[in-house]
Order: sequence, then C-alpha cells, then structure tokens
Amino acid sequence: MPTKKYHHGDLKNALIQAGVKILSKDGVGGLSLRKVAKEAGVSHAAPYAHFADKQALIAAISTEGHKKIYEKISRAMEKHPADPLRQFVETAWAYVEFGLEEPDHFRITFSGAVEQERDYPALVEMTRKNFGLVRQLVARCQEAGILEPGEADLVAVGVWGLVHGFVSLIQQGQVSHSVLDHYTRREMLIFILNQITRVRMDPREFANL
Amino acid sequence: MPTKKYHHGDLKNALIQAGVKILSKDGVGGLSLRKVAKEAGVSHAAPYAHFADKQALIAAISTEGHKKIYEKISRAMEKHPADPLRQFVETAWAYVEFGLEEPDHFRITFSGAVEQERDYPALVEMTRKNFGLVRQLVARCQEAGILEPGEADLVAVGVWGLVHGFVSLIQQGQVSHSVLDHYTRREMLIFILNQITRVRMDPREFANL
DNA sequence: TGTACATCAGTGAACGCGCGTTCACTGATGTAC
DNA sequence: TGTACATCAGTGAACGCGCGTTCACTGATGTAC
Repeated sequence: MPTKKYHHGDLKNALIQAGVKILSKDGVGGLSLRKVAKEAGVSHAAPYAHFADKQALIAAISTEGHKKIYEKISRAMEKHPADPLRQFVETAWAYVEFGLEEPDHFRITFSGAVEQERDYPALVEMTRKNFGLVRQLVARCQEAGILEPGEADLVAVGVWGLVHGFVSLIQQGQVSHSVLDHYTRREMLIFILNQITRVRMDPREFANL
Repeated sequence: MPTKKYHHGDLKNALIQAGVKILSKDGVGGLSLRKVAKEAGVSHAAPYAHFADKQALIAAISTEGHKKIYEKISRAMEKHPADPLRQFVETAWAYVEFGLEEPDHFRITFSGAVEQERDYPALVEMTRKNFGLVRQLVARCQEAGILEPGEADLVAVGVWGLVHGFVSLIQQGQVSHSVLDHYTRREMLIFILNQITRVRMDPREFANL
C-alpha cells in the first residue's frame, strides 16, 4: 500500500486515468487540468511536469482510448482465429462495448478535440494501427466471401462507419424507444451487420455467443 | 437597408444564425453567449430577452440544424418521386453534404450537448420528424427490393448509422489519404451505399447525377 | 389625431467563478567520489 | 559506507481572462382613450 509520497512515481499515467474518470463523470465539456490534478491527488500545477499543456493531456487521453480499442479488438480477433465471420462480429461488438461503457472516452477519442494531431505522433501511430487491424480483418472477410469484394480500404471505411455510426446514434439517444425496448444492443448490432454481409446470421444464435 | 435600430426586430433568429457562424469559425468549444451576442451586434446581456440560458440557445441551434437537414432531405426526396433508389442516394448525399459543409453545426446538432432534451419540445419534435422521413424512405426501398426486408425501424437505424458514421469518420480525419486521394466524397458514398443495398449501382454513373 | 402610459427589448456595469499557465520555491532522489 | 551536490518532481501563490448571469436602467413601441 503506497503511503503518500512527495514523488508520485507514475503521475503521468495516473493523470491519464484521472482524466478518463473525470470524463465519465463530467463529460467532455467538464474536463479541465485542475480537476484532473485534483482527482490524481496532486497540486494543479503538477501536470505541467508531464504535459506541455492541456492539449497534450487530451492527446494522451485520446491515445489511451485508441490503445484500449486496439487491445479489445485484437483480443476479440484472437478468440476465433479460424472463423472470420465470428471475428467480424466480435470485433464489431468489442468496438460497440467500448463506446457504450465509456461514452465520453470514446467521444473524446474520436472528437477531433486534438487540434494539431501531427504534434502527437503516438496518437497518429495508434489510429494507424487500429485502421490497419480493421482493414486486415475486412480483407480476410472478403476472401471468405463474407463481405463484398472491392478495394479493402473503402470497404473498411464502410464497415467501420456502420459500426461507428451505430454507436454514435445510440449514445446520442437518437434511436427510438420502440426499437430500444424490443432488442438488446447486441441483437441490434447483429441485425445491422447482417445488412452489410453477404451471409445471413441468425440474430438469436449470434446474439448469445 | 435597415439602419441601426434600438429594437432589432428579429434578434432571436439573428442570434441563432450568429451562433451557427461562430460554430463554423471557432468550433463547438468556442461557442459562448458573449461571442454570439457580439456577432449579432448586440450587448452581451441581450440574448437573455430571448433565451433562458446558454443551454436554450444551444437547443435552438440544434433544432435549426435538424430543420436544415429536414429541408435538405425532403427536397432531395421530392426530386425523384418515382425512383426510390435515386431518392435513397440523394437523401444520403444531402445528409453528407450538410455534414461536410457545416461540420460544427452538424456536430453540435448530434453531440448531445443539450443536456435535458426533454425541456426543448421543438428539438424533440424535429428529431422525430427526421427519423420519420428516413424510416418512410427505408420502407419504400424495402418494397422496391432495394433494401433487405425486416423491421423498418431497425433497417433505418442501420442505414442512418452507415451514413452518419461515414460523415463522422471523414470529419474527424480518420479516413486514410490513400482513399481520400483516389475518390470523391460522392464516389465513396456510392461505394458504401452499395454495400448495404441489394442492387448494384455503377459508381461512375451515380456519382455524376 | 394627440397624448399618457404600460410593455417590451435593449444597455452597460458588476458579480463571482473556474480556468490555463507561470514562477519562485522546496522536498526527495540519484550519483560521483 | 558517508557526504556533497545536481537533478527531478512536486507545491502554492499569483496572473489575467473570458465566461454565464443578474440588475437597475433606458429608449422604443404599441395601445387606450
């Protein structure tokens, strides 16, 4: 059990985690350096030892979001290495889960709140890695006849957009009650993925895997 | 030419328009009541004669966004009353256009920045109307064999999510250069819509309509 | 048509607040000898 | 192993700023007679 020390030891990561926590409590608009510092149990000037300014902290939080997504979806893909259809479904579901469980972290990750993205190479690298993973999966699904053939990059944008849009609409409360009351989020996702795949999944079967 | 008058005449709408302008200049984070008042050429306390607080102005701006979308997509639908496929394409394109031309107005409209949506019945009503329009179009496309059969509400969520996600990814700069450099936005949209429709559109044909 | 007055839509000063950032500082840590 | 000192990671006071909101006010407008 770490007693209060003058030197924190891992304040940089602690600040990122504190930021995520503030986000889930107060939303994107409520994120301030002073709150984050307080949440981490540190004076409000301490963050400046680790981040040049507020933008840099936001960039780190975004990077962390992309990392979480990367971990979630690569784990989902490893679960069914020989079954592209299930990889496809579970990867999409992992993405949706993150969006629903941590809506504000999800939102800031994709909000474009980082104004000069180029200044944060770690962030750029993570977004690149995530898109690479998706494109790789899409290509494999195309080979298996699950997705339409054609330029994998474009198909990937379509698939990603579909899932991303689904999360956004749910997050923003744009999905009508008549739908929300009759289906689980997972069933809705299967239903929607069905629209884009060439094979047909039984929602009941896939919803319970 | 209206000279400067003490009474503005239509300050309420002027403030909404000023808000849209500030959004396009400074983004969602840069929207403040004081800036909006200044943009409208009025003292910073004047807005309180028309809006209870900042939230109410944001709600009005969001409502305005939904109205613009409603006008755009209903105009697009009227252009080809007998051709559901083209209605489908043009409606989607109208939505994309708004998202690309006024990214921050689009964003605030769907951002959930209005915290207690229930307090703004005009806003709720407009979102309902827009979704109604989409569902109606989806149902017609299903009858014509353009979209998969099944619960229209769910299919509508899928279609809307697809287009919405596409706009979001482009807005946030998540689409790779290799894609952006080779296709117009319109071609990309056609390509993506092709993934969800049962009929096959020639991108070159539909991109130039 | 002219006048008195209520109502309405603005003004401008003032408030308190939380914010990002800077700065001189200090306590803790690591290292050279 | 012990000591001197450079470096590092924090503290807390202070700054100036833009913000949302309130308030007493005033100029313009509309209406009753």
